[in-house]
Amino acid sequence: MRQKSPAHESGGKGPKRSPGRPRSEQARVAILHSTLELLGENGFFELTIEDVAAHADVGKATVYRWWPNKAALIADAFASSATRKLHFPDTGSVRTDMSQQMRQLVKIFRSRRGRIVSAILGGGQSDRDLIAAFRERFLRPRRQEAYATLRRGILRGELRENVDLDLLLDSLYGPIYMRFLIRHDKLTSDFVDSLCELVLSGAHPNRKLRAHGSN
Amino acid sequence: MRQKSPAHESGGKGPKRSPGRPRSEQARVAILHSTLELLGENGFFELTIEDVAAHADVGKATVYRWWPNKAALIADAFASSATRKLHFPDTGSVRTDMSQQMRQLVKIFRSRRGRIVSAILGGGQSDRDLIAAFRERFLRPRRQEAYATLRRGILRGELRENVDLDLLLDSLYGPIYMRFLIRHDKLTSDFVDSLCELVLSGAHPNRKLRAHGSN
Amino acid sequence: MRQKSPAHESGGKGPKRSPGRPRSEQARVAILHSTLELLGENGFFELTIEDVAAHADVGKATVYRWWPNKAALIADAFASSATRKLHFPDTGSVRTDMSQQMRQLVKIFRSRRGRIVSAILGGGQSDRDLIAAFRERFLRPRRQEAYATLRRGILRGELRENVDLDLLLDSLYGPIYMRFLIRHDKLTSDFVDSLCELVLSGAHPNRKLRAHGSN
Amino acid sequence: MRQKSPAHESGGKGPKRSPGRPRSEQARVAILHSTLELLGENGFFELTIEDVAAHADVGKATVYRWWPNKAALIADAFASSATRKLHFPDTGSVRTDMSQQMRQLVKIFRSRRGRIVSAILGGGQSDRDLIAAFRERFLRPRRQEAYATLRRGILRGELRENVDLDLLLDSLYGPIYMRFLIRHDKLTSDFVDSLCELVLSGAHPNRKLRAHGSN
DNA sequence: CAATAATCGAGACGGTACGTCACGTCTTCTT
DNA sequence: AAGAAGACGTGACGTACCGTCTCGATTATTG
Repeated sequence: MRQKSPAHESGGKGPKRSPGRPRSEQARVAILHSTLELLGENGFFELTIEDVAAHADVGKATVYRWWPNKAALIADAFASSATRKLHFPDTGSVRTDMSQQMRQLVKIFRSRRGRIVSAILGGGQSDRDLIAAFRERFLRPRRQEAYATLRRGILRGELRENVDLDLLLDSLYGPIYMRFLIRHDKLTSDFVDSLCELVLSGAHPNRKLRAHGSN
Repeated sequence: MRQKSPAHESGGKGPKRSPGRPRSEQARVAILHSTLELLGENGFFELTIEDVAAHADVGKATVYRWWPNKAALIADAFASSATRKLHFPDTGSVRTDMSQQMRQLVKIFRSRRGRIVSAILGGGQSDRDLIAAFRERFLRPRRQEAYATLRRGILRGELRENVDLDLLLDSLYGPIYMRFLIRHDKLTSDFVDSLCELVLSGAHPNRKLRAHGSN
Repeated sequence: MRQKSPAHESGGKGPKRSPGRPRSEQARVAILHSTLELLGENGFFELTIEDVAAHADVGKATVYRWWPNKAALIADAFASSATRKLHFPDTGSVRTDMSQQMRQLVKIFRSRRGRIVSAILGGGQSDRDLIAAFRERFLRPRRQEAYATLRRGILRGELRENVDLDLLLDSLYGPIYMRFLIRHDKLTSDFVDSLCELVLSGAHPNRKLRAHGSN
Repeated sequence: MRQKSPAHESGGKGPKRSPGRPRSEQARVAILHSTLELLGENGFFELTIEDVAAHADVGKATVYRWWPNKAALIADAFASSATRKLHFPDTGSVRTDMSQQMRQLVKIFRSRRGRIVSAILGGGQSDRDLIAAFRERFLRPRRQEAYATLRRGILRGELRENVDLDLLLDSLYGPIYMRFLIRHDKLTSDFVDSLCELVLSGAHPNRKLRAHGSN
């Protein structure tokens, strides 16, 4: 922040602009960036609105004017941050499609952005709005793509027809989230591959559905 | 708290008691219990040391005398709380052994104690000591038993000999933790059963290890 | 406190107001009054900043924002309190001028405000800023007037020309402060009169300066 | 403290010793000395019982067993400290007798012990027992001697017969205490001499008692 | 072009919890 | 019975942020 705004986009038709000074886009962006930056340095609780405002060179009230609380701010900041590189390829093999995307996810989890995700998931344990924002803005969009990828696998005969897609996806991603959050073991690309191998082979059509307890 | 202690355990030999008034066992227990109780009502951040002390009828300084921070207190309180009912049975079937224990875990996660676990895992995202305490005092002991259970399965020919036990366990528990923490889907006993079915079938000996990319 | 401030003094030219919410005059005054009130009830050490803030219906931080410590607060409160009725008359007689002012001082010392003075002088023994504040804001201004009064007496021939004004003033006021602080004897108007009589007669011109040791 | 007591005087007759371990003289002395030492470093409020006990290598409870509060401890410590060199000479001249003793007092006030006196007088402003202890154990004994000195002066015709001794003493010592406590001016031997000169000349028989306002 | 209106920064406000310190009391073992 | 050691409940300390509230200044639309 801290500079004269030459903005003045005023793009033609506009849906009825209200009078008064318009919201400063610079402030909005600076706040969201500062939030992400500070969140990457520390965790959820260490992040203070006071720091965000100071770091963004913005009045504290400007933050509160647009975001009701810390969780909403973080959720917004996270959502606004570009999350490229997480699309699913279509290589003709479910296993390859999934493992490539999962490798990218792991790469993100291990990067600076991972700290932000962990802050959101951590803070979300005591703020249901925050965890909801994570689900809606991060998890669900990717789930939709994942469904499509898996359905392609079913059509190709790589997966059982009656497989529970949600179960399958949680079996694939759950171990990653677990290792990411509990940090009890390494979160590597090899782990991702082995994980895909193990879980997807469990969903392979060859394998007949075994009755409970029998073999 | 708040009562005269007739304690005087003085159990025989004793390893050379240090001078001075001994630490109050009543205070210790009252603090840990209050911590768990208050943690069950709210989350990590809502828990204040001030409340814990007041609820335990104890001086704030007594809390700080023995625990350096909130995380250490919570970790201790959690560790001290009885975690019964999480032992692995030995029914002769890996799938049954695992699914029974996992059902118990899910039951705990869905109970009052679940709030405490979520507070620990949530708070642990910004306090490495807290998450470490969870690993050491909760996760690891159960992992040891789980290894034994899985090894019995290997010996019985229910699992591949070369299966990666850590991968297998994370594949079984990861989805549970994920649903518990992200709350995007139901965490039921049926889910546990399907999960076991899916993952353990992927580790079944009949299934030949497929070379990467092939079928 | 706790009410909307319609203040808005805005007195004309103004020396360039600094940005931000202006300091609350209500809070300032409420704090100083509470300080004096509580100081009158107890002593220096019994006075707590916490009580002052609560009594003034003000946040504790507001007190600390403007006064670095208890001593500074007390000094300010004392200085701000109107100290009327301590001016020196000009009756044509030094003795009358002095004794009238001294009687007023004694009356103050014996009043509620006396407790405050004793708190300042007592606390000042372990805080040099506090005692300095007393000197600068209370003692010195009155000394200036006293000098003038004594000089008038010199001009009128009531006092020796070469009399040491500081010595004379300390001889007049010292006994009052001593009885006030040590409380070993009564602090009455009669005492003041006798004191003036004794000391001023020692400064009378008739009395020739005696060589040391002679008579 | 902190050493094995080889004392064990057990000197025969004794007036009925009570059973149990006798009070430790070492502890008593160490506590009083530590009190004086620490009081000399800081003021009344900075002195903590905790520091005294630690410095004397003594249990805190031992202090509280024998002294009900800080003021009593300080009063005792001060009284126990040798106050030599404050006796009044008998030179045949009141002025010399007084000024010599007053010079000694000033020397004490300006020494390390002065800090202790100021701590007592300062603390005494919010503790009436402390100021009372100062009066009884320090001031009064010396006053008794002073009375004798002044009476000798009266008998010798150096002072008026009807002079108010208390007024005279306060006029002599008050200025010293005032300068000592308020520190607004130098406290020197010359000051003492001039003070004696001024005040005692006011009590000289030659000077006739002037009616109020007249000359 | 003024009036109106909503924003901006700055920063003070009343609060709450923090983590520390000393209080004066107590409980233990030792002398 | 007194000693030292040291833990206890209490309560004030001074700090850090909370979320709210004035301020003057800025930037737009509206009359």
